[in-house]
Amino acid sequence: MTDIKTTPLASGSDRATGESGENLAENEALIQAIELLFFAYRDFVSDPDAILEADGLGRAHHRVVHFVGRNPGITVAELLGILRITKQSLARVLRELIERELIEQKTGTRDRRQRHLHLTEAGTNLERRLAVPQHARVAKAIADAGPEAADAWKKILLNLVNEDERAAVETLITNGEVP
Amino acid sequence: MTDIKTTPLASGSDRATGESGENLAENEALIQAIELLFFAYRDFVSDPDAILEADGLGRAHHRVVHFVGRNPGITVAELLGILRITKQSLARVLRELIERELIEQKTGTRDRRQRHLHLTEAGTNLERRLAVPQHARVAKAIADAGPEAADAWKKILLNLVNEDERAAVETLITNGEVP
DNA sequence: GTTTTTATGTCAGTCATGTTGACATATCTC
DNA sequence: GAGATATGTCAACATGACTGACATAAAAAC
Repeated sequence: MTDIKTTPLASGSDRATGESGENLAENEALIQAIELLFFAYRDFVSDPDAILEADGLGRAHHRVVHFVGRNPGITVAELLGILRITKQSLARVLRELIERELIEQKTGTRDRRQRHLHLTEAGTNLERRLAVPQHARVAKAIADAGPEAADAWKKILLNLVNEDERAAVETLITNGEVP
Repeated sequence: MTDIKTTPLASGSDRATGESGENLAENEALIQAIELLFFAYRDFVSDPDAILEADGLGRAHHRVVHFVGRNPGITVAELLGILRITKQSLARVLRELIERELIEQKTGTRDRRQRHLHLTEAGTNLERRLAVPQHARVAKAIADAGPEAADAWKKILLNLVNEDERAAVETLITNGEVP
């Protein structure tokens, strides 16, 4: 919120007040980028959604399966930090995944209060089934835009993340460790 | 789904089967891109969400206010096509927005069955309040990545959209018309 | 060694947003 | 006039989020 004044958009009535043509064009390009992000994300999640529905699962299960698969042994607290939901919300999803034997918990050795989460073999299969079409979509989108576009794309995405969490996100996605 | 075989990710067991180092690295970069999209989108919607909550509205209201503001006179059917929700879902959100006098309906002149949607002055104010921090975030993300990154970014986002809808999305976002 | 904090789990109730199915009304098209 | 179309509405339900309260076991602090 404090950044607002640093941008050319702070007036709050760009269209009404006389705005320079250049700012108008910039603003137009910005709106297009925002709408594109909306449409892209909508279709980005559509492939896994279709698979999940057939299994009687939801988007929430996908997120858990993804991050547990990506960070084997992750603890409940770490997962909560990534997903930014309450433990009560996570509990229901996690319980279903454990009941279906897609995820298993292992009591921590150093700290026996912790529950380290792992995908079972069935869980790994599900993770793969969900990932394949999504990977295909993103890989094709990047390839068709020219491979040099990928870095620019990722840079902007990272810049969209809250500034004070960028470093954490970066370490999380690069080495699969939870800081 | 039919695209899967055209990518290097089709095996469904990339990690288990012996995969070349290059494919592994590609796959790793892909996963990072996907996770970035998740985190970026999460924070991208967070600013408007906070404002909406104070007003007792939700993300669904934001989407309607955005697209009506962007496409004044849009019909209900066109809005349904963009949002991809059922008319019953839209009805509830729309009713609240109309009750609060943020949106008004005008009966079509050519086709009197149609309801053309417009933002009221209060609706325009809300749209502006929601847009300002979101625009600031995206503008800064793009500017900090170097302005030439913007085109690559938008290209990939468009490529993520279902192929058979890309043209429609493009016309929608470029001229604010609903095809 | 007792106290406090932490990690996790659970119960109960609520809200926002989506869904399906059925039906009503006004208006346009043939 | 008959049928198709655009919109609205009622009812029931699912998902995934939320808050608040409380329980247990284990670690950490004193």
